[in-house]
Amino acid sequence: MDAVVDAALDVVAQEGYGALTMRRVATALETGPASLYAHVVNKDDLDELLIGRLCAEVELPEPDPDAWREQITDVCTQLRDQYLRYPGISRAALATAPTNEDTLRIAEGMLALLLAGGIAPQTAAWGIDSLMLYVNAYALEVALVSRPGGEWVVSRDELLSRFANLPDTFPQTKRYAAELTSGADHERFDFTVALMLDGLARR
Amino acid sequence: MDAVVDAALDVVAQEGYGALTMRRVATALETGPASLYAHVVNKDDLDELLIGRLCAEVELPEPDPDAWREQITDVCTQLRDQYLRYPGISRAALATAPTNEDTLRIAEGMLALLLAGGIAPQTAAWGIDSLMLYVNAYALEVALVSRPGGEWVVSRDELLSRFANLPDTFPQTKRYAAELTSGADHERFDFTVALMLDGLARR
DNA sequence: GCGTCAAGACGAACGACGTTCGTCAGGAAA
DNA sequence: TTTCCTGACGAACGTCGTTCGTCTTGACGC
Repeated sequence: MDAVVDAALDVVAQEGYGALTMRRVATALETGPASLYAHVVNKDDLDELLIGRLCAEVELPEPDPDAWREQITDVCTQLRDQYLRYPGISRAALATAPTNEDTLRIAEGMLALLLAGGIAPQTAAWGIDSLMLYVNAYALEVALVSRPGGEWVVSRDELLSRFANLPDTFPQTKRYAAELTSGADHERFDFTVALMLDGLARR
Repeated sequence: MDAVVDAALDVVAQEGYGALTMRRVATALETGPASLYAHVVNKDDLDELLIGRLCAEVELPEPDPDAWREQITDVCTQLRDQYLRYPGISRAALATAPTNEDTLRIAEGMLALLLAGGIAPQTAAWGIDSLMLYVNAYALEVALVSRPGGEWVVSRDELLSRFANLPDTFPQTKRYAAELTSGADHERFDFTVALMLDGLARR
C-alpha cells in the first residue's frame, strides 16, 4: 500500500495531479489497474492517503510564546511548499475531510502555537481554519496558473498590456495595473498570511 | 448559447456541479451531446461561461468612503451566495483564469471600494486577490462538506465526540473541541472576512 | 512429498465521460 | 427548381474509475 502511495506521489510530482489516474499508477507499478484495488479502496481513498503522507512531512515546532508569528508562518509555508511539490494535489486536499488524522495533527500544532501566543481559543480555532483554507486555495491557484500544457501562462508584460487595453469601464484596473500584477515568488502569500495574523493578534 | 448556459446552471443548481456533464446538459435540452459543441467550444468554455453569468449577477455599490468595510463585505457575501446557489461551481471558478471579463468587473468594483476607503493601492490590489480567493475556497468547502453523497456529513455532536475520543497526542484539539466545531451559518466566513479587512485597514 | 485452500494479482469488461466525424435537413441564394 | 451552406445530430473513439471471475502462489496439515 505504501508502494502505491509512493508511485502515486511520483506521478503527481512529475506530471501533475491531472495525470494521476489509477491506470497511470498501475503502469508505474508495472501492473494493471485492477491490482490497485487490493491496497486501496477507492481513488478518493488514494487521494486521502496522499494528503496524509504529505501532511505527515510538515514539522511542528515547539511553541514559543515570543515567536508564535514566525512559527505559524513557518508551518503555513511548509504546508504550501509540500502542496507545490505535488502540483494540483491541493484539489484533493480541498475535497478530503478535514477530520483526517494527519490534517488534524497540523491543526493541533497550529492551535498550540496560537494559544501559546495568547490568542483567545475561539479566535485561534477559527483562525486556523481560515489559514489552512487559504494555504490550500493558494497552492491550488498557483498550480492551475503555472501548469496547463498550453501557453495561457501569460507573462507579466502581457498581462499589463491586456489590462491597458481594457475598456474605460475599468478605470481602477487600468490605473493600478502595476500593483495588480506585481508580486513575484510568494509575496502575495506572505502578504495574506501576515494580514490574517495581524487580524488575529488584535483580537 | 444562452440556452445552454441556462440549462447548465439549472443542472448545477439542482444536482450539483459534479452532475454537470455535457450529456446531462444535452438531455436537459432534449438533444445529444454533440449538438452542444455548436454553441460551446469546450466544457472548460462552458465552465467559464457559467462563472461569467454568475459574476454578472453581483451588484457593485457606488463607493462610499465612510462605508467601505460594509460595502466590501456585502460584495463578498453576494459572491459567496452566488457560489452557494450552484453547489460546487467554485471548483470551476478556481480553475478559470482570473482575467475573465466578468471576474475583472468584480475586481474593479472591489478595488474602487478599497481605494475609496483610503487603502494604499498595493495593499488594495493584493487584498482583493486574497479576499476573492478566500471566498472561492470557502464556497467550495461548504459545497463539498454538505455533499449529497451519503452520511459523512457529520453532525456537530458526532464531531465533538470524535474529537473527545482522539488520542492524548491531541490535547488542544480535545480541550477546545467546542470552539473548533462552533460556527453555524456563515459565522466563520464573516469572521475571516472581517479579519482580513482589519488587516487591510491597519496598513 | 503431496494435496488443500485462502489470499492476492490480474485480464477483460462495463458504464460514463469529453470530444470528433460524417451525414443530413432545411432555408437562402441563384 | 437547383445549388450550396450552415447548423444539428447519431454514432463512434479513447479514457476514465471500478467490478468480476479466474488464475497464481505459497503456507500448512497430513
